[in-house]
Amino acid sequence: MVTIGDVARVAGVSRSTVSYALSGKRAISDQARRRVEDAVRELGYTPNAGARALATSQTMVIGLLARFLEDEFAPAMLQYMLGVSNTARELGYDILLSTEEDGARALRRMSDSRMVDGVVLLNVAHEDDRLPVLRAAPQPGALVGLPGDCTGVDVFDLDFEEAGRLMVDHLFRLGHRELILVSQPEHVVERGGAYVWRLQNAAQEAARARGVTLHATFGSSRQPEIGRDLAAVLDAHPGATGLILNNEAAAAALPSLLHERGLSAPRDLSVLGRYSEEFASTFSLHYSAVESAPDRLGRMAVRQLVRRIEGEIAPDDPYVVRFVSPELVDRGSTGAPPARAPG
Amino acid sequence: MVTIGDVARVAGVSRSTVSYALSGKRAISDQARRRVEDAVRELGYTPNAGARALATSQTMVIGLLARFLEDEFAPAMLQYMLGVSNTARELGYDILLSTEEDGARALRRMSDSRMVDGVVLLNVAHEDDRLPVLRAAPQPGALVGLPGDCTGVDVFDLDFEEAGRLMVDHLFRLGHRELILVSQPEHVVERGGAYVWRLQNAAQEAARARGVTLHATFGSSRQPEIGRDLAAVLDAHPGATGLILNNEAAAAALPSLLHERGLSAPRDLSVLGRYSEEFASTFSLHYSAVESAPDRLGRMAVRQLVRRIEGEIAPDDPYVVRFVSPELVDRGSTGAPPARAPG
DNA sequence: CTGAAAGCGCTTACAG
DNA sequence: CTGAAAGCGCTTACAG
Repeated sequence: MVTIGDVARVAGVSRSTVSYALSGKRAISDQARRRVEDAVRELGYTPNAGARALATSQTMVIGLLARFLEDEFAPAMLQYMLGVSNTARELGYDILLSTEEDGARALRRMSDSRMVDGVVLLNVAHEDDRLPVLRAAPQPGALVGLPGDCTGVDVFDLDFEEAGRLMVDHLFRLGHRELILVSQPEHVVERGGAYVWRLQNAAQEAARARGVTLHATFGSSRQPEIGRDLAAVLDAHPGATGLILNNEAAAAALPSLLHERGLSAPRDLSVLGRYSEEFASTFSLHYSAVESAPDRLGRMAVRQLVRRIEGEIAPDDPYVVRFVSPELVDRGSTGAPPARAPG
Repeated sequence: MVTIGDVARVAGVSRSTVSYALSGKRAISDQARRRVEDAVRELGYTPNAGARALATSQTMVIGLLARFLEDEFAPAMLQYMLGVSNTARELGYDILLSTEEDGARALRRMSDSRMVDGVVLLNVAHEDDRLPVLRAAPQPGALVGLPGDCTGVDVFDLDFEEAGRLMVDHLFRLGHRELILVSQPEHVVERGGAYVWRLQNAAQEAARARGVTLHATFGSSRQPEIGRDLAAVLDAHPGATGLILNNEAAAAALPSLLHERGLSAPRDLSVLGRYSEEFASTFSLHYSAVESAPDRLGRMAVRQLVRRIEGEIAPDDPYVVRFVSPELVDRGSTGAPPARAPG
């Protein structure tokens, strides 16, 4: 391979001059600069990233720890990944991706062997086994997802509590007094998927405060089970006029179910989901929804992480926990509840 | 950070002894080995990956060049990525992920700066601008997707031609004589999505050979457009009794459409898709389909790539082009065509 | 404005 | 079986 020494020889200058000409870290005569540039072009020189990393202690690589858990909707994860990856690239960083099950191990490997300057953790659980590893690591970390303990890390998440309140409130104002909330599977909650209960508890509380009945249930993340779950919960609560979905699979399965039953939204049932624009458009979901903003969250996490990496944040600057406010995208699937059948 | 020198000092041996004790590349006395192991544990030593890469010219990293193109179904790409990533890890490699638009540039950067030992290209086009870069690179590359020119690379893909024949044949044997094929958008074909025309041409030919009428059309990759496309093509060919879908969005949109029209498969229409098991289960698609095997293709590509990287393949061993035979997963959505309406 | 040299943390012939 | 030393390809004080 062509090295900085080759460039120096061809340009007739020293290796340090080549280095400085390229980095611009000290003044260089026009003549030297031109000869270096020519030599670089002629030889097709690109610095060896490993050697540079060794010399500077900077890898210009960010570790991305994705977690694909059973009972969660994989395509949703992709949107977060893309937000992280694209933003990192814009800021000059590459992405080292881990999708392995044992995220703590992957993180330890990346961190201990100094492969990355910082890491982004996706799909963070309430008690996340990657967090102790991250806190002990010399590299900074940014999370997408709110853990129970946020010390030592920057945290970004959708404000799921506000989302829960917003959804109940929206339907309440339209006149609904009996609602159903279908969340992710209970299994997700048990292993620490805090966003599930954050939304659910807030929704419950808002409902109570307004005198609204809210039937909160868990649904499967799989087809066709979730279709049956939805059917069962609708049957169980015939008086419910509004349906809130914090479960992508449920949203994807709902159109078929409504068709089967000859129901349409919002005529017979008002429907409100929580998913991304991208998801809606890919799966033809014309339900109004709280935007989960995966790309934006990924972007925020990377931006903050890079600020930490590059020392733009003073060491004693506090860590942040930043919530994205839920936005309700109106696609026309909510309206006044149907008039009660006479009698 | 703790270096090999720290370990050597604590263990009371030389740095080379530590290195050899860890790599096992030369015999070590039991005593020395034990002291090294103790010191490693005590200090929590992990070799610096960059330094090791510089010394060995091996990064133990594989570049993964994903391409998310407009009009293609993003979640499908994720399955390939997971196949690649998980297999790489099993074989001891990490993944450097690129999702940027300019794949050729990303590849050049990874390759020139020696960040990777080899690369996997996903979603390869007939004329793929990443290929010239790859051929000029010192690292080997494996492709998922068949390009027009396969020289210098290992290629893995589903046998889309066989898939096209298989699907037509399957429906022909059930008695169908008029079929519809809905492919990806024409736009995908125009920019080199060879799998679209490979399947379509083979299907056309098989249909001709059997005296079957095949209406080949392109459909949108987006909702709700694809729903309208499907409706239009069904209206245009009322005599068609079989529907072949080489378009994930179409498959996802079909259930609603059939419900709307009061049709069911296979009673009124036999349906045959081309997508993965994972896709089918995530989106509740109970249509029989040719399995696109993304995880398997990703796995095959990485395995071959690692063989090349590690020199298990002799330099003069020819490059391979390996097709996965399509398997038809029967989910019961095909059957005999409906009896003709009398008259 | 420039060069010689040290150093980043490893691996691996070389010599014993 | 082991150690001293060279080398991988960079960057960056240091000295001029």
